[in-house]
This record gives sequence, structure tokens and C-alpha cells, in this order.
Amino acid sequence: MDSRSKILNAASQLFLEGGGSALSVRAISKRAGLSTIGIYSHFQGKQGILDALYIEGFNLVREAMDVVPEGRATKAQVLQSCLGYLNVGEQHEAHYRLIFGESDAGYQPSEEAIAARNSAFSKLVRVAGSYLPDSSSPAERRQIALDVWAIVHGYVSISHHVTLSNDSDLDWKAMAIRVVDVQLDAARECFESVPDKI
Amino acid sequence: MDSRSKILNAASQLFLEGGGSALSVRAISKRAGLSTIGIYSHFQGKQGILDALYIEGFNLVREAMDVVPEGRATKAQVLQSCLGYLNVGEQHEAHYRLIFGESDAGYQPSEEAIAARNSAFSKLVRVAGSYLPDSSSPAERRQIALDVWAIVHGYVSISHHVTLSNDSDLDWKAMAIRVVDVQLDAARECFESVPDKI
DNA sequence: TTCTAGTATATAACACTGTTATACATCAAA
DNA sequence: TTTGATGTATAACAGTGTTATATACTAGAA
Repeated sequence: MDSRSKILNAASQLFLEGGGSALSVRAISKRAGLSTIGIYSHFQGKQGILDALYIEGFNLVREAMDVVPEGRATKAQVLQSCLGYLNVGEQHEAHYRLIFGESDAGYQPSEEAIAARNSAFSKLVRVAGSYLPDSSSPAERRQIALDVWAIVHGYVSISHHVTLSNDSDLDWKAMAIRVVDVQLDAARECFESVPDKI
Repeated sequence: MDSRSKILNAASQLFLEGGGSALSVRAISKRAGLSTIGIYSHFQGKQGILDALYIEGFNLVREAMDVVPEGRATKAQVLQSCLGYLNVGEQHEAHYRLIFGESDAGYQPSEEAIAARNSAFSKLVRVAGSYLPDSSSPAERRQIALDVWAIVHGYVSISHHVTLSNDSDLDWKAMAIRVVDVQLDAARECFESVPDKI
């Protein structure tokens, strides 16, 4: 295995084990059995490592939402896609926190990393938008996608920061799905009302 | 002015100017014209400084939502309270990011800080819950409050991390209010349906 | 007034962080 | 064999939070 792969593997391991605070340059190089210098020759320092993990995180999100076929989608399919997002937020907390700047206050995603983020959002736009009538504009599709994103992200983020209640049976993922469900209905009513009246 | 106040003022200034990354122990003490040691005698180190700012942040949120009188509230009043929350997210970004762990990955709020958070959430429960019928249970009130919190937080958080669109006229606060509006109607219908059928 | 106790402040150091200048080793091509 | 380039290691620099030690100052008692 080449040094670049060794470093990336070591970084992923440490990140999964201890989150962003466990990701020091020296810890990575020690785990990889190499010197610190490789992180600066193979990557652009710690920024490069974080970029790689950031991209990995958004790829997880994009793949988790990728359960809807091309063309029109049913509401159940859209909600399934949201559930995929919520599962990533639950199961890959470290990656998710990195995406929203909770792992390293100084980290700013590179252009490539932002491209990965936009790619995931495009997926969301297509999925959420595919529930709207064919007459809907791109702006309307982006609108509903942004609404869905804000809602599911809100629940994921709060679930990470607050022990939600004494009742451990409180299912925040189901709550998020229910809110999205209501919102999808509202959006469809709103956007369909005009054509219906013709 | 005593040393404790000097330190807290200096910390607030630096935090507002440059966010969490500008908050180093040495920078605070330099700004305050004192030695670093005061931060450890008057506060519990950097943790203590962050606690003070964390509490300040949640007090801002609680006060911003405090526009609803005791007893039953109109929907407009609830939405006004949400707008207060959204304004804090917009105007006090540094405090808001600290609350959600985006300023210092290692920071864990103390008991006192968590009490301030719970106090703000209690306010939200009372406000959002006051829109429900009197027959609603405490669990239902906490439920709708958590929904509202997740929604408004979702928009605030995303507005901090993504340049939302090419269209700068995209008003994410109005979007959040609209989603909360829809959700309040849905919740009221849901909880009122049973008594209606009696 | 002088001595003492206790508190507040300052200095310097420790262990850590990301980063980089320098030096060394390895290997392919001339 | 020599040259050049590439990859790696060591050590250092500037920064971080923290703390042990030493100093100053102030209040109260003899």
C-alpha cells in the first residue's frame, strides 16, 4: 500500500474513533507508521485531510439519498430518500459534524469539496423536485429541496447536541419524516392549485 | 473595573470580532491588559470563558422569543417568536455557532450552561405549546416545540454554511416562517381532531 | 509600626498543535 | 558513476491551553 493510502486510512480510522479532535497530524502519521511530512507532500496539510473526509461525508449523503429512479417519484420514495439522509446523520456523526463545521473551526472546504457538496444538493433537488408536477420551475424545485434539507438537517443537528428527552423512545427520525411529509403535501397543493383551476 | 469584568469584556469583543478562532487565552489577556493567569483564577480556563459566552447566547435566544404573553397565543405571535430566534441566528452568528459546537470542537457546556439552554427551550415549549388547544398534553407541547426548534435551527444553520443561491433575494427567514406556519396548522388539526369528533 | 496571612498577579515553563526548513536516503536515467 | 529527482525523517518555529513557581499587594493582628 502506498503512503497516500496509508495516511488516508489512518485518518479515517482516527476520525471514526474519536471525531475531529482526535485528528492531529502527529496522530495520523503515527498510526500510519510514517513521518508527519507525508501529510504535506501527499495532501495539502491538515486542510487536505479534512477535505478528503468532507468529500467522503457528502458522498455518503448523496449515495444514501440515491434510492429514487429517474423521472417522477412517489411521496414514499422521497421520504425514503430523506430517511437515507437521516440515517447518515445518525450513523456517521463524525462526518456529518465535519460537514457543518463542528470538527475544526478553522476548516474551510476547498473548491473540490464544495463541488462534492453541490453534487449532493443537486441529488436532493432532483429527488424532492421529482415529487412536484412537471410544470414546476427549477426555482420551485430548488425551493422545496432547500426546505427538505433544512428540516432534515435541523433534526440531525439537534439530535447531535441535545439528549432529546427522558423518553428514549422519542424517535427524531420519524418526527423529521412526518414534518417533511406535511411540507411536501403543502408544496404540492400550492404548486398544483394554479393548473387545476384552468 | 475589576479584573473579572475586564476579562469578560475582552473575550466578548474578540468573540464578536473574529468568532471562536479569535478567542485564545493569550489574546484575551492581552486585550484585557492582564496576564493569562486571571482566566484561570477568575474563570475555569478557556472552558469557563466559553461557558459564559454560551450562556450569553442562549439568553439572547430566550429573550428574542419572549414576545408572547402568558396564556393562549395567536399564530402570529408564535411566528413572531420564531422570527426573533431567526434574527438572533442572523445577527449573532458567533454566539449561535458556539451553541452548536462550531467554534471549538473540544468545548462541552457545563451544568450551568446546560441549564441556560434548558431555560431557553422551556420558553420555546411554552410559546409553541400555547398555540395548541388547552387539552393538549405536556408531551404534545414539547413535541411541537421540538419540531419548531428543528425547523428554525435547520434554516439558521444552513444559512451559515451555504451561500444559499445566486439570487440574493432568497429570504431564508421567510422560508422558515412559512414552513413553521404550515406545521403549526398541521399540529393543531391533528390534536384537535379527536375532541371534535366527540 | 511591624509582622503575618492570604489573595491577586506576573513569569516561565510544559506539553501539545500545525507547519516547514534542512538533511538524508532511495532510485531511475544519462 | 554521476546526476537529478523524489520520498522520507529530524528538528525546529510559532502558536495553543495550562500550570508551577515566584512576586507583589493588601488587610488584619501584635
